[in-house]
Amino acid sequence: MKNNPKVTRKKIEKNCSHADVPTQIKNPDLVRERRKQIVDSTVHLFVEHGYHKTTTRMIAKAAGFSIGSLYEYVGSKEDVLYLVCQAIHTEVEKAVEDALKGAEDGKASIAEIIREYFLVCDKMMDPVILMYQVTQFLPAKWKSKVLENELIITQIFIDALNCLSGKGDLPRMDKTTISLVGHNISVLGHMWAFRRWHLAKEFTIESYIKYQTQFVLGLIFKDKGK
Amino acid sequence: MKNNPKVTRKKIEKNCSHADVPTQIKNPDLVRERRKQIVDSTVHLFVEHGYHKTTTRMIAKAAGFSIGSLYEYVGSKEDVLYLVCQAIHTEVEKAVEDALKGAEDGKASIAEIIREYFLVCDKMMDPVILMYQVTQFLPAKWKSKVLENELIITQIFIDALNCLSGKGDLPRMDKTTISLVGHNISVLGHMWAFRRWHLAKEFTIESYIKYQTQFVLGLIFKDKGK
DNA sequence: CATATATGACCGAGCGCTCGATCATATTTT
DNA sequence: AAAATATGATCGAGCGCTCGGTCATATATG
Repeated sequence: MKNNPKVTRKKIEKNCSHADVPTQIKNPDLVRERRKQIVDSTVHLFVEHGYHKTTTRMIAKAAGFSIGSLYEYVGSKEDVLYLVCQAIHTEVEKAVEDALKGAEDGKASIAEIIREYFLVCDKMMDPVILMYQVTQFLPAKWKSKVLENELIITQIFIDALNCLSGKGDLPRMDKTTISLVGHNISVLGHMWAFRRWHLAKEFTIESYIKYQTQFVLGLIFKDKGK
Repeated sequence: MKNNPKVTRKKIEKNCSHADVPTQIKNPDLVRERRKQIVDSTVHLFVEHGYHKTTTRMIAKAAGFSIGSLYEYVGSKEDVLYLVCQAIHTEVEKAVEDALKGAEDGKASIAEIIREYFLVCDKMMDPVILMYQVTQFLPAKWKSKVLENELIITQIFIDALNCLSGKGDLPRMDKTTISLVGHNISVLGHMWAFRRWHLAKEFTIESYIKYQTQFVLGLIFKDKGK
C-alpha cells in the first residue's frame, strides 16, 4: 500500500455512503480504494468477533495499514460500521436485483422470486446476520437510513408482486396483502440465515425453498404432497 | 433494600438458570430475591441502552444496592446477561403456555394459536427484540442453551400443530411441513416486534394478526376479502 | 539532468478515559 | 463475638483516537 502512487481508477458509480463520511485525504480515488480495503476486511472481523470486540487496531491491521492511516480515511469506528452496513446493503440489493432481472420481465413467478432471493440469503448468510446484529450500534443519524435500506429490498418484492397480482393463476391481492407477503418473503429469507442453526437439522436450502414456496403459495390447504 | 432481613420466600419452582451462576451469599432465598431485583431493573436498562452501554454501576444502582454487593450475587456482567435472557425466556414461555392453555384442549385452532402468540409478542415487544440483540454477547457455554430455549417455544407450536393435523378442516401435514409452520409462526411473531418500525405504518396488531392468519392458512388463494 | 522544495500519505507511541472487577472496611444479623 | 452481608474507593487493562514526525513522490528551479 505504501507503493501505490498512480491510482488511476475511473470514476465509479457514486457510492452515496462515501459522501456522508469525511476524510483527511485529498485524492478521492484513493479514498475509495482504501475504504474498499477497510470494508472488505472489516466485514470478516465483524462477522467473527462482533462489532465491539473488533478493535480499530485490528481493522487497520487487516486492511493493511496503520492505525493512524485508518483515521485519515475515517473519522471514527462508527464510520467504519456505517460503511460496512452500506456496502453489505449494496451487495445484497445488487444480488437480488440481478437474480430477479431475468425473472422480472414476462415469465416471472412468485416461486422464482422466492427461489432467487432465498439463494441470495443463503449465499450471503454472514452479512445478513451481521446486519441484524450491528444496526443497533449505529449513531442515530445513520440508523434510520440503514433501516430504510432494508425496506428497499422488501419493496422490490412488493413491486414484483404488484406486477403479478391477478395474472396467471394468481388471484388479485389487495395492497395490504401484497405488502405483507413482501415483508414475509423478506423475513423468511433472513430466517434461513439466523435460524440455520436449527433449520439445518431438517432442511437444506433447496428443501427449505421448496417448503417455504409451498407455504407462501398457500399449498398447505391444497394437497399434502408434491 | 438495606432493611430486608427476613426473607421468607417459599421454595419457588426451580429456576434452572440460578444453579449455573455462582454466588458468595449463603442464603439461597436472599439470592433469589436480590437476583430478581437485578434482573427486573436490568431488563429496562438493556432495552434502553443496550448491553454494552449499560455499566455494572448502573445495574447496581437500578437494583438498589452497591457495586460491591452486585458482585456478591453475580460473578460477572455476563452472568447478569444470562440471568436476564433466562428470565425473559421463562416469562415468554409462560405467557405462551398460559395463552394456549384454554385453546389447547379440544376446540383449538391454528388461528387461535397465532392470535394468542402474536399478542404475547406484541405485549413483550421490547424483551423479544432484546433477546435478538444480546444473545450474541453470551459466553459460549450459555449461548447454545439460550438458543435452544427459542426452540422450546417453537416446539409448543409444533406440538399443537401435530394435535390438529388432519382434524377439522385442516389437512394432514407431514412432519417437515409442521415443523416449518411452527418456525414460521414463531418468527412472524417476532417480525411484528423487530419490524414494527415499518409495519406500524400499515398495520395494527389486530390487522397484522388477521392478515398473517389469512396468510398462514393459505387463504391468499381462496378469496380476496373477509 | 541534477538539485531543491512542497505535498500529502503513512506511521505508531502515547494520552485520556471508561468500565469491569476487587478488597479493605463498616454494618447488620444471629 | 462471630458470621454474613453491604459498601464504595481503588485498581488497571483495554480502548478509541491524536499528533508530531517520516518518507515517497510530484513539481519547481538552475
